[in-house]
Amino acid sequence: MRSTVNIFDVAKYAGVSPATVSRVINKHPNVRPQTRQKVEQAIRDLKYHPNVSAQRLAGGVTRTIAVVIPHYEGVFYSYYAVEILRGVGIVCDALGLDLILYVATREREALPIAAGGVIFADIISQYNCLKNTIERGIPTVVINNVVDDLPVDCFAIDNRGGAKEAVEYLISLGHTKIAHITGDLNTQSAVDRLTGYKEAILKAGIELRPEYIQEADFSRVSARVAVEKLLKLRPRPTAIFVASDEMALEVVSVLKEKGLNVPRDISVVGFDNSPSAVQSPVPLTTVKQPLLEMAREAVEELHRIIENKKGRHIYMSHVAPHKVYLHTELVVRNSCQPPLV
Amino acid sequence: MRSTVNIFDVAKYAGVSPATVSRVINKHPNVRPQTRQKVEQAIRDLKYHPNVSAQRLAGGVTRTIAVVIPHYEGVFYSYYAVEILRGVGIVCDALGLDLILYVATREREALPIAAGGVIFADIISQYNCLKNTIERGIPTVVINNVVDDLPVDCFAIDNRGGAKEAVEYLISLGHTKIAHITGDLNTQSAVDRLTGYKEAILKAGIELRPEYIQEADFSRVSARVAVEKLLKLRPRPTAIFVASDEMALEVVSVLKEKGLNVPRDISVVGFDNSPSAVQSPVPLTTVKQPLLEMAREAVEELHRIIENKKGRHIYMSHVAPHKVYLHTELVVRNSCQPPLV
DNA sequence: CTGAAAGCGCTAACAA
DNA sequence: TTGTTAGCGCTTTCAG
Repeated sequence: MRSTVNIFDVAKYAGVSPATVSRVINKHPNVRPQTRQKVEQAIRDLKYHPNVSAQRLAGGVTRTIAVVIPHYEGVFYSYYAVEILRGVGIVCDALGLDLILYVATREREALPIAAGGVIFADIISQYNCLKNTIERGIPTVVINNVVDDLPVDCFAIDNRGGAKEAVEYLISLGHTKIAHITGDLNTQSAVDRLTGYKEAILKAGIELRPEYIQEADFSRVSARVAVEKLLKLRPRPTAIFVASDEMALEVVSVLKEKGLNVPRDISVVGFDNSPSAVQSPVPLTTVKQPLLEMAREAVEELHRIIENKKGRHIYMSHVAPHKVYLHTELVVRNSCQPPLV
Repeated sequence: MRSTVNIFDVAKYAGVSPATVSRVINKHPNVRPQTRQKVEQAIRDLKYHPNVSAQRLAGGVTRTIAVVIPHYEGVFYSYYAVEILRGVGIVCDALGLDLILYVATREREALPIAAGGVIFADIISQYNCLKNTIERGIPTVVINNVVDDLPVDCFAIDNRGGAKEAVEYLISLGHTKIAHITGDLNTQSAVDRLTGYKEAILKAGIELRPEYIQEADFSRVSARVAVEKLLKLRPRPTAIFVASDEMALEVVSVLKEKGLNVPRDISVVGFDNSPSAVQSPVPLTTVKQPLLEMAREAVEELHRIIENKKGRHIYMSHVAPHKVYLHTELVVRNSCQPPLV
């Protein structure tokens, strides 16, 4: 029945107590080097592996954090999600943490968490799950969304500021007929980018034309439809701020199909600074998000929370949760120029 | 110290024993509906969540499987890896299993496994880890690689057969000057595709010219270098079988840059049937891999092993492990035609 | 520096 | 149908 070798076996083999074996495993300082060696040898000889569940149950350390990502169609295709994953992966590696990626396939109320802490990336319809996790006292951090009504640390991109900067750049070039193709407005980021666009326009004293704002949903087809509508308008926009590079690339192709030149006839700015933005025939001016940075900060914070909790055995709920917005950066390439007179 | 509500709290609250609560949680049939309701109410009232570690430790079911993928640069960009993940995700969903994605950041000897079983996807430098997992008696399945010297079920694509079929198609069109751009030959799949190419050539009685075989590594740049070499050869190949769609697409662009038309001047066949193969200016004839199917079979098999183990409490090592090769399918599109005379 | 013993939360016989 | 009880494997005071 008991098939695997456990800590008692190792203890017996090494002629010590289980407690000592445990100390060796957990790298406690108070073990005589000689004893340590004996134990390590025993572990090797017996091919012993600590039982993670038991370790956890007994209140030991868990060098594991989980990342929850929603399983929307195409998560893994998005430059975005993948970049975050990479960032998390890199930091975990540096911190010696094991990483569990938890793909939230269906909406669920609770997570069968077996990790020391969890990062919620891109919460879409995972609100309850998040709330639940926080209530259970599991160290939690949110990435890419700011949840105001929950006591949790959040790390997000300053989408509003990034959008504003992009549009202001267009304005500085002399554009006034600036259109915007939005992302999926169910998304916080799309809404924020739209807000940034409006702010920049208004701040410059330019008239805000509703027909210059075309709603899309981050997909290429939606961008195509949007730009076609835009082209029919008079006066025709001389610049378009597009809510994602993916869509911006589609915009560029459509424009090309219609015999329009980017940037001569119409300037285009994207958002994401995705790799394809560089490879495109017209290298795209776009907004770069500090995704890796965001992931890094999130993991580090989570790690801190976990360590803290371990030390005090209370969750420091009295500390006001951070709501961090990370700044974007405008990457100027070749898709913009002053409008023709 | 004991902050979370446990099974005893629930039992007391509902006026039953912990065992009964456990039965309710695990959906055992022998519980009076009335009792069940009381317990469920208690669980809800107290916001109780079973402790996964304790469940596992006590020998209960684990409705969780892990997928181990190597963290090579760009895993998440590969259509391939993502597709497998999707397949696994879908089946897990159907089976009601929770899915843990384990990204093997660094090579490690053992996995801190907290799952009922594990799927190794695309073992690259994870051999020891795999071996170790098997030795520990953890239900294991390998996907996309066939490991002959380990007693483990393997599900892989018939790369050799797929490549052979692709080249035979080219031959049937009348080509004899057929080149091949290989993938990363550290990879089993690339080697197998090369083998398939050679077999088809030889079987047709065509001379095998070493210079027609250019080694690349699945990256676009390597493909570019490879075609350029190929184009300098005399007689110039009239068809190229490329080991991946990604590379094939690059080949098409290079050819176009050189003023050559695909398929008129040179026919091109890819491998993967990735989405970009369709979207490309010249829709690519390619080899479709049953990735979802592969994932499905693997998960189902793993599930079977887990259930079996649970029932008998012995690992059925006497059953010869399956080594399954799944058949590919040639998808004919517009990148090939008979050679010009 | 090391050992003995008391749990961590849950499940699974075995009784009742 | 339900309760009692003995672990699962490990960590961690507390003694020594």
